[in-house]
Amino acid sequence: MPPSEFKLYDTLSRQVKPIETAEPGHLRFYTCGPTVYSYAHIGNFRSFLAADLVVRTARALGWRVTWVSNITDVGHLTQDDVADAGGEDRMEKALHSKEGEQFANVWDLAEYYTQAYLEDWQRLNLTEPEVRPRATQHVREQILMAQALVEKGNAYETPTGVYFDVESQPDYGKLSGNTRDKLQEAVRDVVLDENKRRQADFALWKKDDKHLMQWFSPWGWGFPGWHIECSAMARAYLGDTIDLHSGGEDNAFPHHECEIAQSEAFTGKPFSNHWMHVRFLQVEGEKMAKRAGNFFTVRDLLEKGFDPLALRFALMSVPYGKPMNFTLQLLRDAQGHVERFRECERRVAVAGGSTPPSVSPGTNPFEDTERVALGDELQRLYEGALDAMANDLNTSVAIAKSLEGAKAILREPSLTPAQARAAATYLDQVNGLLGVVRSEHEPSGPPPAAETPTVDGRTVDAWVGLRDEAKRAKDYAAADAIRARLAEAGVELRDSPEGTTWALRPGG
RNA sequence: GGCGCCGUACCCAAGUGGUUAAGGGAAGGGUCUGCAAAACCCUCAUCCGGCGGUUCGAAUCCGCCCGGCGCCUCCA
Repeated sequence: MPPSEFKLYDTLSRQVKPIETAEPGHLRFYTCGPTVYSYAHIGNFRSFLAADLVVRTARALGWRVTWVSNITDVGHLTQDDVADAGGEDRMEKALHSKEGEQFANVWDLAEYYTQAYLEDWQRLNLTEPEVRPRATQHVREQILMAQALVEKGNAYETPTGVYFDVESQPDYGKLSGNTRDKLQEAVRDVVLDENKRRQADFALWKKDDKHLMQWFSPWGWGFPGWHIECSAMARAYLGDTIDLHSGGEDNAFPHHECEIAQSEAFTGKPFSNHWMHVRFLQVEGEKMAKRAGNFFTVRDLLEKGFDPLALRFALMSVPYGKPMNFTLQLLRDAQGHVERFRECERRVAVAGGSTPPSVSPGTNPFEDTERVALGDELQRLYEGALDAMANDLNTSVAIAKSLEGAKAILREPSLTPAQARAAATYLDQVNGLLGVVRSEHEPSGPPPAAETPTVDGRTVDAWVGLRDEAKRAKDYAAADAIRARLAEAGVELRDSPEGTTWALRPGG
């Protein structure tokens, strides 16, 4: 029996509670995507992965999911609500950095990093959202929303822009706890902008006819504020009230708080019924921050020879709601787990391929009992994994169950056709839920040669062939020399009765 | 000052009132193997940061203490 509820911690009500969809069995879900001014790092992807797991779990429960995740391809200021003079545009800053010199303008830069983001997304085997709106393609909606908020008295124009008046929304602060009165006693020293009525007021529109990305508005040339884009795009694709909204924990304030204020002022309805925030991860015990420069991108780790699915596996080994310490050791462990699933697939293929599916050799009652036992056990384990996921995305438990299933499959010296079918079903189910068995975007196996220039698959195969000949001739010295040589290149050999396979030993 | 999280074996980590405290890694032993590796099997916390309390019963609830951490307008 699949669980009937999907429980998630809700930041707004500060409790774990079932997701309630406005339309039964249909989840409308919005995830804040990245600002594409550089490569996204693994911390970003921990957040997107958590969202992907929400989608996979919901679908495993039989729900329909409409998932929207934006791409912020417009700059915004590094100090968003501080005096305009103090802000520096993130895109512009990136363009003037060393890596940015290769781009002709901010539009090219944004496009380049958008493509890189989508590549990494696929490599981590993330589900493709139904819609990926780009902020620059929805400026019109953003202007209209800002205009309406001015008309309703929730926003006002100043010489530098259009600002949302937080006093007009009495429950401003309900998500983060940074209510209006508490914000006033904030200990942070903030630059005062005399154009704003209150320091906490945030920009819906910035007037700037020198900005590298600018649009024409009722207030002249300029660009939209950061928070308004998500309000506009979420509403455009998912309606006035969405079921679930996710993002990194830093998004809770100010971004999501401001989204709530704008959207609820605009529609008069709740913006999102459920809020999910993913905790930051640390790397080797240290905080990962762009300024500190100690962050890994997805491509950094793949270049070290790690399997993309192993990275995915490692990133979900600690539930999203807890801070996680990402280590290379964790990634090495994950590599082993992914290979274990591959071994399961290989054995299923061997068992399934050698016997016609119509023939059922269930003549041995003992063997038949064993078959039923394995199928039942796998089914029980999969349901355990789904249960865990439906309980606030408990990935630690889901992973444990999935590995127990792999263990059960590998325990069988050879699979009967019926067992192979049960195993294949199990692997499909686990892959649908967790996405760690095989990628939907590229064939399984070692990373392509382009990413590991020191190892050429065909050369390795040739050496393996030579070693086999040496072994058959009982020339073990030669065989071991080849094995040693391949080991130096990071290739690990695995002999089995069916022949020799090899895998890259990552981390070099 | 505000909001929030965590302290479980050598390491990561699940567990949220009641059978023998999941799972993984490491380690030790074994099977297999020409030898290895991989795979598989076995072993590996009478105990859950400390002290009180509630309860027939707590790692799990409450209080206090000790220790670690995140966010609070660059960040997912």
